[in-house]
Amino acid sequence: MKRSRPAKPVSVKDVAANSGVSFQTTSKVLNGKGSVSEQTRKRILSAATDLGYVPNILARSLVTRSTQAIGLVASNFSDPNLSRFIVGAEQEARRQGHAVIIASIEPDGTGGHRAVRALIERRVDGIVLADSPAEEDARYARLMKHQIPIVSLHDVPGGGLLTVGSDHVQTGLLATRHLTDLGHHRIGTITGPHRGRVAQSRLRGYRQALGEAGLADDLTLVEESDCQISGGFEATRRLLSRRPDLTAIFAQNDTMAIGVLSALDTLGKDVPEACAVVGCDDIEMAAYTRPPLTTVRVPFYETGEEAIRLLLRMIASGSSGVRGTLLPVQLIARASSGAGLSLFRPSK
Amino acid sequence: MKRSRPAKPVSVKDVAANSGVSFQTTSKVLNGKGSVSEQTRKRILSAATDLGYVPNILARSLVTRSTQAIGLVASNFSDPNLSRFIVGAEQEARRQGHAVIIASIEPDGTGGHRAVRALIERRVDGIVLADSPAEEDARYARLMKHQIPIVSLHDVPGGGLLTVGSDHVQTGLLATRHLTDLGHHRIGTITGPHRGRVAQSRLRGYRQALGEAGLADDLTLVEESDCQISGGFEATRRLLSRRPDLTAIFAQNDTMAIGVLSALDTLGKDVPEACAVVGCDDIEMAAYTRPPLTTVRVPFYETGEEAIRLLLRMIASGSSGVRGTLLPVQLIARASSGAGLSLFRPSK
DNA sequence: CTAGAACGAGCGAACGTTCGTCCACTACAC
DNA sequence: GTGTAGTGGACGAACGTTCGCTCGTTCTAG
Repeated sequence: MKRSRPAKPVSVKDVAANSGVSFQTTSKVLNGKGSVSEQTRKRILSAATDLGYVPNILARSLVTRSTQAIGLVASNFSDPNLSRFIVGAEQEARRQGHAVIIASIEPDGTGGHRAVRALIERRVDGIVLADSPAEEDARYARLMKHQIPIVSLHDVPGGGLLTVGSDHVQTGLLATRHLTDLGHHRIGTITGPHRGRVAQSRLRGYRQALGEAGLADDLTLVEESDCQISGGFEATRRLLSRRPDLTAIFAQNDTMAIGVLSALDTLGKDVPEACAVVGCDDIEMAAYTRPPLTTVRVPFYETGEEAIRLLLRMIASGSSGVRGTLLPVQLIARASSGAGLSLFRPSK
Repeated sequence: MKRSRPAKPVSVKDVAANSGVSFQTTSKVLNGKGSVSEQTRKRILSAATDLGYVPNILARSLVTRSTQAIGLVASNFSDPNLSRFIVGAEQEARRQGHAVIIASIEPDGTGGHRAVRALIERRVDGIVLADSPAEEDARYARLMKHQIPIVSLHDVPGGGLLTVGSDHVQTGLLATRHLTDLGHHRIGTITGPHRGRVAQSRLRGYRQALGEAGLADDLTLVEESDCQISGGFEATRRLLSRRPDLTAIFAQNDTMAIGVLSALDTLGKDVPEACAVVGCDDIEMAAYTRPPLTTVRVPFYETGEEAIRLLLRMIASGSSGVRGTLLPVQLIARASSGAGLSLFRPSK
């Protein structure tokens, strides 16, 4: 009745006062615990809806020592791959009744340390790390002593963190083998930054496929780039000025592959006739480039879901006995490799 | 000294015990308030770092009634435009010391109501709504009585919410006027879902430009779609089968424009010679399509920043006296309209 | 009839903070 | 010597919950 001006949100005590019971009993009813008579139950429940009661999760968390919230540190929310990962993670978290607090790092790759600390201050139950620069940041290790469950998309030095993801060696292998199977002998590749573990693994798969086909593994075939469209564009021009004889390019991610297609267009090279192109990741765009892009599907959405499942399992079990997962990848043949319209089937 | 097993996080009381003062004094030192002698100050500070003290923001929020967190409801985190908006919002929020809790809605567009409630349960200081289906959801109005500051990217019925964004009429106007300036007379358009306010405004701009140029405003020129690449693809085929005489298409967002380019390619129509294409939004991809896409730049990143600034201003001022903002848009001429390589300058 | 179970509800304590008030002391001018 | 500032720090209370214990009543079985 005598509310003060700033409309202080109604608490369980207000509900209790309105239904003539103790606030503890009210709490029990609202959580469906304890035994309460049907009559007072209804009285409390209707008082709660009348007053528009909304529980305060902060207060609850304080006593239960669980926030039902997980933190998500990501290097770049607008990267299409990471986006899919985040969507998968968020949806799985929601299904399991958890909120997601996001924390981004600086564009220059720093600040992951700060982000993790901010999340710990908010007492998240666990953290998902999708922060590639973290691979080089030793300060993460210091945070680990806080004993908070963490699942990471990348390896972190000294962390011993649980990782999720897909088999990147296999990814590079499938993409490159697809090209050797089609009879290509001079296959260049454009990688992400070499310091990244993912780039290293994909490169290893590329080399393995070359080896299987009895092809020489030549350093002039490899060009490093930055995972941006523009980076793929420029790397293609560098690569082709060094090796104009290439008949195929394996771009180690679809975003760069778009730059590759664009560069080949400006150079007057038809795809796939003059130069075949294979990408990686299978972003939505890949099916709509000109020509449509052959690529290896990496299940980022599912990886996000899996990250949350693992994390929640760690939380439930006290971080013990949970093993990381490696999700399978799959070749998607389209026109950019000259195989999309044929009866070509990837050799598993 | 006598810690129990599960490594309960160290609290301000632990720090106090380790430095021989009351925990309230410790709290003051840690927050730089009150007057404390330099000697005990140092003692407390070093005890805090020794013990690895991390403040519990939950407890703080409980008493200060402010979580320094804002909620972000988005319909689709992997949409490139929304991604940019979210990045802008997150970065601005972080700069101002606020965390961001994300909440997505169901793929079918429902659940915005549930998301907002979940955020209120977590007592966020304010909410940013980037949820287009909300425009039709009357239940949002019910939540408004909770008096939480909200800034929305879209109009919400009965909400009277503060909105941010850009001038969508102007967007449609600039894009279409660009085409009429180039001499096109038969200009089709592919819109987003008609129930959306954004689509309506852009369509109005389109019609206004046609009017300015003395062109008839024909219903057969308008095709509704779904903002997906595939939707743009199919809409183009429908549109051209009805009106094969079109010389230009204005796609009301870049994602659909990619589908338009792809469809024109399959139909054997050269862009821009046989059919010019103009998009909207200026996603990163737009500069790398074949041919590069003429579009209208919509400042989503800046809109995200502005949303947070407005929200924080509302929170600080008790929601009074804050006005929404409209950010300017800008034509980006590229090759898909046949103007990119010329000396063409957009009027205005 | 009575012992004990089962039920319904109350109550104190705790979670980790912040905030305002109060107290004890030192120091200084009168 | 007393009065008055000022300083350093203690302390109680509150924020909104959950949890476990206690206690009185009613029901049921012996």
